[in-house]
This record gives sequence, C-alpha cells and structure tokens, in this order.
Amino acid sequence: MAVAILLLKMIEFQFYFQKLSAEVYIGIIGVLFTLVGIWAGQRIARKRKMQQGIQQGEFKLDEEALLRTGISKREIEVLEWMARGLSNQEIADTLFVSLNTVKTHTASLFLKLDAKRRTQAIQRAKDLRLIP
Amino acid sequence: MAVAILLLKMIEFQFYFQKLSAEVYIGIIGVLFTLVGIWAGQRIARKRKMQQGIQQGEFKLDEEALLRTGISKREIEVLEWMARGLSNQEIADTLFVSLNTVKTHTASLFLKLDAKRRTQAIQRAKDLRLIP
DNA sequence: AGTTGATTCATACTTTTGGGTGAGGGATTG
DNA sequence: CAATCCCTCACCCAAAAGTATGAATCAACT
Repeated sequence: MAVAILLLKMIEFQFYFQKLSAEVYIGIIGVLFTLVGIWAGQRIARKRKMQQGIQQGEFKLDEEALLRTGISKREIEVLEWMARGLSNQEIADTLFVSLNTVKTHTASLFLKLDAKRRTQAIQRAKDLRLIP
Repeated sequence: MAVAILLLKMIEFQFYFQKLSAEVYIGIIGVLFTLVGIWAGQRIARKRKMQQGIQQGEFKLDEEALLRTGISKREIEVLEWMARGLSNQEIADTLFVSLNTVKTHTASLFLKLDAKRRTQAIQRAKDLRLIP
C-alpha cells in the first residue's frame, strides 16, 4: 500500500509537470488500485481456504446422526475398533470386557445401523460420519 | 466495472463543481478500485478452488502399490465388493463364481495385504489407495 | 514345448461372527 | 420409587469366514 501511494505521488508529479491529461492519470490510478485489490482479495481467500482445509482434514463426529441412530458411547468405541480391523476378542481385550459384551454391543450396532455384517456396519457408519 | 466508471464520472462532476480537493478525489478512486480488485480477486480464487475440489473428490488407484503387493485384477474386484460390505456368498453371486473361489481370492488377499480379517484387509487397502 | 501365473473349484476342518434370550447392577429421570 | 437406559455377562445355536491342501483349465511368456 505504501508503495502504491509512493507511485501515486510520482505520477502526480508527472501530472503537473508533463501535462498528462486527467483521464490518463485517473486510469492509471484505477488500474493500480485494482491490481492491489486483486492481490489483497487473493490473500484473504487463501487464508480462508487454509482454515477450511484444516477442518476438512480433521474428522468431526455427526452428533445429529448419533442421536438419530441412538448409538451409545460404548457402542461407538466398539465401532471404532471394529473399523480398524480388530476381532471381537481383540476389542474385548482392549476395552477390558468379555467377548460376550462386545458381541452384544456389535449386535446392537447392527440393529441401529441397519447392517447384517460388520463390514456393512463400518461402511454405513462412515457414510453417517460416525467414524472417520 | 461499468458501475465503477459511472461512479467515477459522478465524483468527477462533484470535483469540478463542489471544489473537492484533488487528494480526496484520488483517495475515493483508490478505495473504490481497491474494493473492485478485492471482489475480482476473490472470484478468481473461488473458481480455482472449485476446480481443485473436483480433483480431490475423485479416487485414483495407486498402480505402484498394486504391483508391489502383487494383487491381481480379480482380487481387486473381490476386495471392492468386500469393502462395500458384501458377504462372500454375495460376492460369489455378483461375480458369477462359486463361494469357494471367492474364499481363495480372499485368502490370497489377506496374504498379500498382511491381514488376518476382512475388516483389516479393507483398512490396509484404503491406506494403500487400492480402494476409495 | 515347458513354465508360470491367474482363475476356477472342491473338500475338510477350525475359528469367528451373528442371532436370540435372559439377567443383574448402576445411573438417570419423571 | 418405579421406569428406563446403559453396560455388563452368560449360554446356545447357526451361519459366515478363514485355513490348508490339492487340482484342472487357460493365457502368456521363454
């Protein structure tokens, strides 16, 4: 901006001493400031895009879908491990519960996600943005 | 742009008949064209982003990973249906082969993807960009 | 012509997963 | 305090998935 003003003064100088017409002078100013504006506009847009980019990269759980399906916290935990490829027994070990407990959770999940298999449940959950 | 020039003419009119100083006139022009520039710059940025967005959304198979793992075309097919949540029997029906054939393909996939379960295989395949 | 790899299928067996049901304890809420 | 929901666990049975091995066919490459 400072550079622009400086240039403006120089042009103004020429305006008085070299008798450039007012129209040319105005035109130069217009072009100059338009360019400055374009530059500023792109900077603003880029900054906005960066902020959006971070949000896109991160996963945000869809709370609305959670309530709609009625899936509990524990069930989401099981779902997450399931999606990572763990077996029921492995999930049971990581969550410190019995295999039967994990089975009940998965059965409940299949019901709430309208899935017949764990692979299907994972697919549905991703569509509903319950897991990344 | 046309509107801007029109405004300019109006201001020019006032310049001559209301004796505004040249500095104020120049300032108004500068601000006006800066705003026009910002508007144009953001439009350009938005258009660029849209084009990028389309490319991001599309899936591109990682050929290199395919060769590295040595997974065949048929196996990829099985993998894709598997990831969509189909059972082995359902995959067999859609590909018009027997259940046993699908089992051999899946077994081969687990070996090549270093997975113990289908859920794990799907996860690995997504990481390797073999499936979307 | 022989080798190799992909695809297909089979049989037999084990493990995992899923379905159904019941039930006890804990937290919350009307 | 009764009702409800969540979490926990158990048992049984059926279905699906996974493991191991062998084998036939076919296309491509040497």
